[in-house]
Amino acid sequence: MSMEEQVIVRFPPSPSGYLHIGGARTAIFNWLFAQKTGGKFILRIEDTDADRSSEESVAGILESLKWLGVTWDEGPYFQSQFIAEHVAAAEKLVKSGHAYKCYCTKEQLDEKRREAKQKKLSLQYDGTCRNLRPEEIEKKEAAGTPYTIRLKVPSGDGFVGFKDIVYGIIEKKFEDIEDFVIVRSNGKPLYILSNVVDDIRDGITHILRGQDGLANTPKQILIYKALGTQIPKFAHMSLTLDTKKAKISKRTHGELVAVRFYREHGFLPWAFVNYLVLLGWSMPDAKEIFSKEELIEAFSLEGINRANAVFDVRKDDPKFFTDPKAISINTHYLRNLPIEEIEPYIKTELEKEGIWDPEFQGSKHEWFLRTIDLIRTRFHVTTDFGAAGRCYFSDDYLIDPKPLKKNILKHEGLKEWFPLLADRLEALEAFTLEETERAIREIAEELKVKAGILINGMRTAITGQPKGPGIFDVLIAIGQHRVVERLRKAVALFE
RNA sequence: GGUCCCAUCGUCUAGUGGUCUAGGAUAUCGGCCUCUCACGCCGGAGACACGGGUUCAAACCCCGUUGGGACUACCA
Repeated sequence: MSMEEQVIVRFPPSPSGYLHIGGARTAIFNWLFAQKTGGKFILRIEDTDADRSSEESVAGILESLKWLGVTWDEGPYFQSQFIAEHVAAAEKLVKSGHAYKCYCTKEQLDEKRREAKQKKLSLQYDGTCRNLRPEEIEKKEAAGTPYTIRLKVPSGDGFVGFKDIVYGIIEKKFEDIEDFVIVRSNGKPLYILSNVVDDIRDGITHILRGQDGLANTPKQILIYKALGTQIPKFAHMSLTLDTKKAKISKRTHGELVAVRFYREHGFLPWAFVNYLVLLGWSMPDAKEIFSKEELIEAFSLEGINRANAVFDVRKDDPKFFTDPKAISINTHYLRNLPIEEIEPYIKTELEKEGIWDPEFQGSKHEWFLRTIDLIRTRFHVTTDFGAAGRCYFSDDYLIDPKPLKKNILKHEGLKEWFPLLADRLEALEAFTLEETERAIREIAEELKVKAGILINGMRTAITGQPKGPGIFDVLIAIGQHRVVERLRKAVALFE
């Protein structure tokens, strides 16, 4: 592959907050495309809006990208360092006659727009300064009148057109595009210009971005043409909407759409990437779970859907804290990945809970892995290991009041039976699945109670939970000594 | 207001004129399993927005309507 043919893509977030799922999705698609084609992925921070940009935000975005496993080959570059270049490009356009200075003030423009709106006329700039006579310009210049720079959109019946890889042929008539501002009266360039100039400098070959950029593309193409440079290929992707069909945004959705929210709530990074990729992209064969290698292999721009996708997060849903499909994919990975791969995430979780024991990776390592394997089949997120799974890793666990009432307090007899169970289990020489089961069923028969009563009572006492793995597995996992201890302590629950 | 984009089960989607009484995933409901809860297995319900064309034949092509979205700033 020659240099000219190498794919170069970029992800240009503006650092005005955390990375949200829409941005993450765009980054992932760009990254995948670069991986797939052996191309280059550039990260560029568009920080020219100083008021809204912050270093914390940059750090947060990088952190989220790293967590997702989205790696970049170049950058991060900072747009603010190239402002002079952007302005120079605009000046070049003025010299070449592709742009002109506009001396209209903001107030004048607002007034014109207001009137036009009232008369239901076009809100476009009327081109006053485009048609200024040389002597008028001289006068304004001599007076030092502040000016903006506007691109001179070709006049006439023509149109700008391009073939979007996802949306197909898009055409826009010149008359529908106004002479838009590319440099402010304070000398600062506008995004639409900076973005193009940066893309030219970075040699971007494919612009893969959200569909919200679609309507601005004809304007940008006009800039490329005026600058006389090659026009990159465009591929716009569908947007991510909320359940009310509105574009998701930090403002209205807050933490719920932040990548870090999913990190904090126990998502495995790759599971989250896998879910995000499925929002607006698919394979004809309906495959949905992909390893990283498989996804890179399978990915193609042709699989991108044109219709917007809804991120099905149901706020206040007691059962799902986010899109059920996202959870189900995470669950899938949590249950099926080799334990060693999820081990680090569980360690992090237990450390967060303050119940990490270094021996889990030392003398208790075997046990640790086995226990994870035992309990993970009914967990959905890694935080479950520190919550419902807490009783396996720490003796300091809570007894859920509901099962306490239903499985323990309701059966007065357990007050006597717990110590008995403790004694008999303590006496077992082989604390195995078979032996514990035999012992417990024996006691049930002696006592003439249903084994289920004993079992559920024990489960609640030993794990604090109303549910969990088979009780005998639980006993083995927690261990003879701790089981006996917990059963004896359970008598106090009746007080 | 103007310009543009979009439209298949609740949600994510397959589908590019006949093989669609529309497939998968997830969610949901029922059953089996069972010490609980999951898993697993089996089964159920659930969609082509509407109206016109074109065609022997339309979810697929065209037009319109409706609905949704984006863009439209001296924000990025």
